[in-house]
Amino acid sequence: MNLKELSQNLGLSPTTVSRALNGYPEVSEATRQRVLAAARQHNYRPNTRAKGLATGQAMSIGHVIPISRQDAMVNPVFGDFIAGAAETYARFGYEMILSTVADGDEADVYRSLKARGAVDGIVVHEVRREDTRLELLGEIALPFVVHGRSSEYDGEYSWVDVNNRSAFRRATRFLLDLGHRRIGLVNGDEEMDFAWRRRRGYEAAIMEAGIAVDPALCSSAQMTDAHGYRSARAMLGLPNPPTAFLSASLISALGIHQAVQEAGLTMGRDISIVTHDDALSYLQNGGDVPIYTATRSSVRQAGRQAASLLIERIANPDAPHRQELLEASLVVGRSTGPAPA
Amino acid sequence: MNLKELSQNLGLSPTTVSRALNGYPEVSEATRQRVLAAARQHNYRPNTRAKGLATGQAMSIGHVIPISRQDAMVNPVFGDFIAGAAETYARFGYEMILSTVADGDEADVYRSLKARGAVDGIVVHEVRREDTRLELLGEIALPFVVHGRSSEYDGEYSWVDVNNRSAFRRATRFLLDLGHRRIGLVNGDEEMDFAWRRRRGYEAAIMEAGIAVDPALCSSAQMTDAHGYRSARAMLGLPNPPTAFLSASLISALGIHQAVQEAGLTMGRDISIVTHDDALSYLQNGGDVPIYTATRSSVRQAGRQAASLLIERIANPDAPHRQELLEASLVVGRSTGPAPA
DNA sequence: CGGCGCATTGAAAGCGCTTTGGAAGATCCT
DNA sequence: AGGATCTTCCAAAGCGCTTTCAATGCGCCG
Repeated sequence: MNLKELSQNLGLSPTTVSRALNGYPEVSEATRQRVLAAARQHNYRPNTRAKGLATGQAMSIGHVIPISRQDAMVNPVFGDFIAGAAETYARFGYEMILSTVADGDEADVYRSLKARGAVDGIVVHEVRREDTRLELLGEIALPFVVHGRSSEYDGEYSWVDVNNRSAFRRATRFLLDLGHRRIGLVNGDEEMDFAWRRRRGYEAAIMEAGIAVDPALCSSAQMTDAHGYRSARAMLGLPNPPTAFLSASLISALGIHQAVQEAGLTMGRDISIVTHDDALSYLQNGGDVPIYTATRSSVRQAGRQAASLLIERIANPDAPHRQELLEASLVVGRSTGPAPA
Repeated sequence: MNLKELSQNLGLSPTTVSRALNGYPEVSEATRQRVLAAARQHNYRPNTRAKGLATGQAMSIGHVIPISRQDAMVNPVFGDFIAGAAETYARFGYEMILSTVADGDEADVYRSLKARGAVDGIVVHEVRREDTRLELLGEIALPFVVHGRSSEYDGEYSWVDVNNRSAFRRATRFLLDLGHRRIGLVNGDEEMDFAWRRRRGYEAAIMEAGIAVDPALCSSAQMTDAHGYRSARAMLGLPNPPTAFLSASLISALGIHQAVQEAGLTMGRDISIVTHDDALSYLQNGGDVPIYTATRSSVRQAGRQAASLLIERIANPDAPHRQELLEASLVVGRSTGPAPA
């Protein structure tokens, strides 16, 4: 069933039917009702491509997710972020278009999406401290919103981010207040902006406490359980091992925990762990009393807000850019306690 | 830059340019080269919507992912499956369209995608033992491929699935061969087809060994670490506790491990664990020697194959349906050992 | 040399929608 | 009553592409 058929069915012109369906005022209420009823009855929906062609809007938004070349890793955070964004798109009638790309090849994908008019805008994922993508997107005039920030880029742009620095500063301070003096940082890849900010938060708190930052206590790599395990094991093997760990994700925390136990230590007594928790739906960090003390921020919520921001931006490309900084909460679980004497 | 402009630029008609770009034989090689060069130079790409409208093909494929209503859970497997599918789509020029839907509301989404011509086909995720979606998709004549199978549906359809039954049967047998007689099953939600098949595999092996299946040793729910933890704890508290666990995912295995350790037991010595491992990129189950003994099957590979199958099906809707059954491998890690005497 | 076949190009219609620019009839005002 | 003004509808153009059908020019054969 297409518009023409529907209108013939009703004895009206396509013009009138189109207007009735799209809420234009120059249709009498009576015919509008008649049209709406018929549309419902025949399950008529305007053809996406035809509508897009006529209006010049794709009504869809691209998510280009980088897959690192070496280890073909998909960010675990991705599923929940997407789920949040999808909620918003559904409300506003947008479609989500997903494509993956080996990192480095983003430029082609962006250009192609733009040139083909496949999307109205783009969400930029996994942004690095230095990231050429933002400038590129500016050049090709494709509206975008960034999940995260790019410190080294100084153009104006819209983003949604967690206050990573303050979260890790607070978390570090929390451990310091418990008497810990040697705190291991198991961070994400510090080329990534969020990880870098977390590092700065950690260092700030350490230095404010008058302690020197020990490079042997800082490790950074992609956030897997394996990296957590290896880093923690190495640090626990030091002559002067840490009494606490700060972890960049629940997944690395699992690895750290593993190493802690293998060393015959008990989490929450001999060793404290604070982790960042992205509130992923399938890794729940316990129930009422969380297993891990954690800085928590919902990545799904970030997805929702990024999508809203972008939709707004597309509707109003000349409005000033907007930024949303989400504060993480610090929830206390069973993985932390006073530093052993 | 659109076709018209490009053709004027070249002093040719849009017809010829279109033909040159799409590889039709009735253009001279000289002009074809000229056209291709100009297209590259101006970064011309045909407008997706216009092309789709003209050809009647959307060149895009829908992934409708159900989000359970109660706990808003996104399947952790999802990211890697999608990544695999996206690889294939990229090769064939398809776009991936993602939408989420509260379970139960799938019908609307499918109908809408079909009526609007937004997609050429659909991948069905998280299929249940009884699942009305397959029949529905048949009715509305939307080509689809299922990731998994639906036992209670007896129409013909195309699917890609892991041989869950045989995988779990082998895993159970492996534990039996090690002398274990009481084996706890921490399964996924058994409304889901894959979990049900795993259960049948487990039961088959148990019964083949002449042992009765003990319902107290079988637990089933969504695969979270919390569920793993709770189930294992409960079973370990039984008067006659299991000496081994079979887990439906690495994530539940983490919870089981947790409970095992809290009970003062050592994995691989006092208690054996075998888990299914979907080979997710961010949960690597160790390096050369896996931490967990596991039945392993790459969900990313499944994504690739599902996508291929669907593309083929779209090109050739009347060909007989195809099925692909992936065999899981059983890799031995450090989590299993002979049953304690 | 006229006509045929082949190679190459174009004009124009059509995909399903929106939207501009009327037009017809109803309503209102003087 | 008769023009002005709404109200309500429609014809037709246009979005950027593909594809059918036709046209042109060329070499070649008898």
